[in-house]
Amino acid sequence: MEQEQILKTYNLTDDEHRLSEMMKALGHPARMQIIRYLTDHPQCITGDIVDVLPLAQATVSQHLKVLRDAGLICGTIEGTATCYCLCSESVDWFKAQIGDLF
Amino acid sequence: MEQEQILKTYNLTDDEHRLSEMMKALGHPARMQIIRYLTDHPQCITGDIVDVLPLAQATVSQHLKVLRDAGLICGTIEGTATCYCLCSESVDWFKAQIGDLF
DNA sequence: TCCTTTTATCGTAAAATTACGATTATGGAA
DNA sequence: TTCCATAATCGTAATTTTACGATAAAAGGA
Repeated sequence: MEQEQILKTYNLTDDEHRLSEMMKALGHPARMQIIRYLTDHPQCITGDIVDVLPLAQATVSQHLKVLRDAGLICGTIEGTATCYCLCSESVDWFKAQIGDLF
Repeated sequence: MEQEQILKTYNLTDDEHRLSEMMKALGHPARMQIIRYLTDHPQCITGDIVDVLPLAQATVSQHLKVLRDAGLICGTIEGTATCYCLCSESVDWFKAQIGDLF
């Protein structure tokens, strides 16, 4: 479903929709584990995360994409590897929105 | 997938799993709208929520169940209606966990 | 009792997500 | 250049979620 369609159908603000997308991204155990790993290991490459998760490389890559699309993490290409870290700006925004919501 | 299996497979703590379940519940625009409505209207019945959402009664009831199962809301039967409200205890726990996670 | 109101649940079709192997693309080393 | 390492993407099967109409259940009024 298109974002514009969701906003119209469900009568959400842009912020509420973005927040919901972040929640959805965090609402899977594998992605929760990735986030926890990144908080514990501020700089790491895809391979490190693949080693920790009980999933195939392709699946982990797919989960990383979901987290990237939600804006929660960002990956910078370093040679042949990709270095991932939490996007602190988004995390701060997320926390602020939670405070507003409830 | 069973909860026990998820904990084992993904190597999450009970708290992390519960948090992930709450995130998942909030990760749908309809349920986000329900939560927002409940914060704006602390006491209301199912029918009020059905009137606000662009979804069939059965679908709304299903979404309410997801939020109930996640512990985010609770419904008390009042005669022939059900009165819903946010579970402030769970909301507080949720906010605290977010603070811990990041 | 019988009807109405209210809401949950059932059954099910359609859509989305998840997981994996295979493939592709890119950068660096030999 | 050729090979290897790293990681993203493709194609696809299996599972889960979402949405709805129909049905059930329970309380209250006529």
